[in-house]
Amino acid sequence: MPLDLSLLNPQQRQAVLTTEGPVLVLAGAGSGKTRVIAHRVVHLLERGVPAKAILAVTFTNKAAAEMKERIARLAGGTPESRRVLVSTFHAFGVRVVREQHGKVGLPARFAILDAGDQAALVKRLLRDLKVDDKRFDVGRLLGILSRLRTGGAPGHPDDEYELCAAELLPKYELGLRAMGAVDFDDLLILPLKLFAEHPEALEQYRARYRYLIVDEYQDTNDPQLKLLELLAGLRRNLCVVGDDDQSIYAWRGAQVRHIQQFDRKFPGCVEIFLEQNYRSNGNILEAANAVIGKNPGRKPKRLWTDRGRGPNVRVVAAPSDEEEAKHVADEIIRISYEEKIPPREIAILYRTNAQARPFEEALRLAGVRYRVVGGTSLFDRKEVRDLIAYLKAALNPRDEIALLRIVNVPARGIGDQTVAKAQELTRARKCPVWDVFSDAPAELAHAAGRIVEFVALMRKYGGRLGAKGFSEAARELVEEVGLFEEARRGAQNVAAQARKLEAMEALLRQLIEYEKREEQKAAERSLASGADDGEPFASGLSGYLNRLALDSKEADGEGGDAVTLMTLHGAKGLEWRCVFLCGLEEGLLPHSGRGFDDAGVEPRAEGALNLEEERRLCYVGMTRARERLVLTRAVERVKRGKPVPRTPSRFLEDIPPDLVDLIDLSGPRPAAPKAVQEAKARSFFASMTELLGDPEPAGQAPARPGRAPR
DNA sequence: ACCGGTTTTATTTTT
DNA sequence: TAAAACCGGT
Repeated sequence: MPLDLSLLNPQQRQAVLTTEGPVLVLAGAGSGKTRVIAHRVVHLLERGVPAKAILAVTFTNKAAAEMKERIARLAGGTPESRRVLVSTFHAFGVRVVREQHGKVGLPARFAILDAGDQAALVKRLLRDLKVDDKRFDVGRLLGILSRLRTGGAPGHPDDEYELCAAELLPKYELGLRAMGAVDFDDLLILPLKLFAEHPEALEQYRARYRYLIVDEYQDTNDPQLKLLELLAGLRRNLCVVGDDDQSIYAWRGAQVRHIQQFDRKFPGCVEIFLEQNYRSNGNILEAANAVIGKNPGRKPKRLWTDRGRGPNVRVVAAPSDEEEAKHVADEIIRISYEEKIPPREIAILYRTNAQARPFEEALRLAGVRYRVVGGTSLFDRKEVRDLIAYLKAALNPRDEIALLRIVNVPARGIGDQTVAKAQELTRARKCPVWDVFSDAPAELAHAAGRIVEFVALMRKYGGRLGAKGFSEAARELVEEVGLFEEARRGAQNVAAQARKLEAMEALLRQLIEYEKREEQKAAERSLASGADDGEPFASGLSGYLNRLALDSKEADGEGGDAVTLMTLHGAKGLEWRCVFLCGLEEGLLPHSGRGFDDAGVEPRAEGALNLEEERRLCYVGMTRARERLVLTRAVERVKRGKPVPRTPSRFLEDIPPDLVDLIDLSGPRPAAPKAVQEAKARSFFASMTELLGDPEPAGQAPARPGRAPR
């Protein structure tokens, strides 16, 4: 059945039908841009463009998965529609690097370093340079390295960080190559290098992907733009969709000017404005417009809606962060009773992950189901990282970061002395540490015996982890090495102990599931005639690890009906009927980068307090709400143990007072309304029932909080 | 080399 | 406040 375009507005329709040449779609918040992209893809398919010729790029893997689903649904679930390539820039990079690994000097199974691994590498390089690694903030160095490598603006040339990073740069890249590993930037840089050095490879990709669509274009960085230019070639079938008002990744190299100057890069492009908002009530939209309106240099847009005004925006001042959280919890209960808004339609948004704590506590106390997205995930836990390092090291002993991380965990008598000696030999012979371990253990004095054992261990599992049954091998490895005991020993109390063990178990379970799924897919594929190249990642454990680096904390399990807690960055592209935007205080939103102890303003020389971007962040948060928006702040906030007075965010002053209901919670807290009390009592009984082992209560809000275990 | 207790230090956002 | 870094005794 043919695609029905009659439900689109004229601008949306134009964006769908203009299939040839460069197109810029400026899509305001809630203007139906995902819808437009999906329709555009399906329209292309109907015009006879083969699915394999379409590449749609999204910003996150989650967005990619949703887009795929949406396209398939819109196309009536045809197999052809599922062959459209929807991926992130980085996942696309993995695909290219994997397909062409020989030409970029990488093994077929390369590792992808995450931020922690990168930091470990830089620390090691600093030590090699005999620079005091305490004088430099490694994270900041990594930021500069990234800018240097991706061709960002040069910093001040005699800044000591710039100098240090410049000296580090070649060693860093050599280190990566020696390990057969890449970092995030490499996934963009290496394809660019490949295309520059091997024009025939570029031609191959140009011929393959004839229609390009990019979502969240305002968040692209320079290498990403270059990649698009190269792929688009003379054909220039490039459609970019985005909103300059929602550019919130400048700190990662994103350039708003890409979207603002698209017409200069692609002259003759068609420019389409989507200005009708289908998401938010009038009051919410007007308040958001008032906040964003203060930014200079925007693409002129006037978002409008034909929905009603809805209730006023609520602005709440709580005496403390704790009270702020309690109030939100109470309101959630009240709203879900009075207005029948289910938890899954409610979100609590904040600027920093650290703000989640009090909310978690208050919600747990109130018996509201919730789910924290992002933040410290399973994979940031030390014990899990150790486990992963074991897997990486056994699979690829050249991965020194992983190898050195676990060589003495749990303690097996290979201490700092021995490791330092080995690294010395490494430098002298210009060979990987692994070779020293495996070929010349005798030179490592009395630890020699231990080393031999360790090498044997790695060899024993290296093969098994690279083959079928790797999830089983992983468990055996963990048991043989004694990682469970190690975790148990390192825990302060019983609860922490249990958490550690559970985290490791969760990872092992995930491995089992991953392997099972992969086997299923392989079976299906061998049945279907066309042996497909659709798989961008390597197979087996190494594919899992690759995915992990790019994917890590995208919660894919829905985890039931729960209130969502996440950062503003995480919230982009999502929407809820009711949104609590919290911590509207100077120094927090707008965030001021460094010490905002008292007054909150201590501007730093570089990059601190990007007010325009903070404003956009606030705008993004506000426009997530469909029906109801609540902005909260605390008069006093506990920071680092001690309470600190806070001043209201300047963004609050930008909202016209007639759109606002002001609520001041200073003074004693009034008794909770009846509905709240009832709900609390209910959830208390529910949790009792649960404790006593009865089957899951049928009512809503059992008291167990849910942290999405992806 | 290892262990336990003590001190310091860090706090943005993430592919 | 909590986790990481550090120190000194075994």
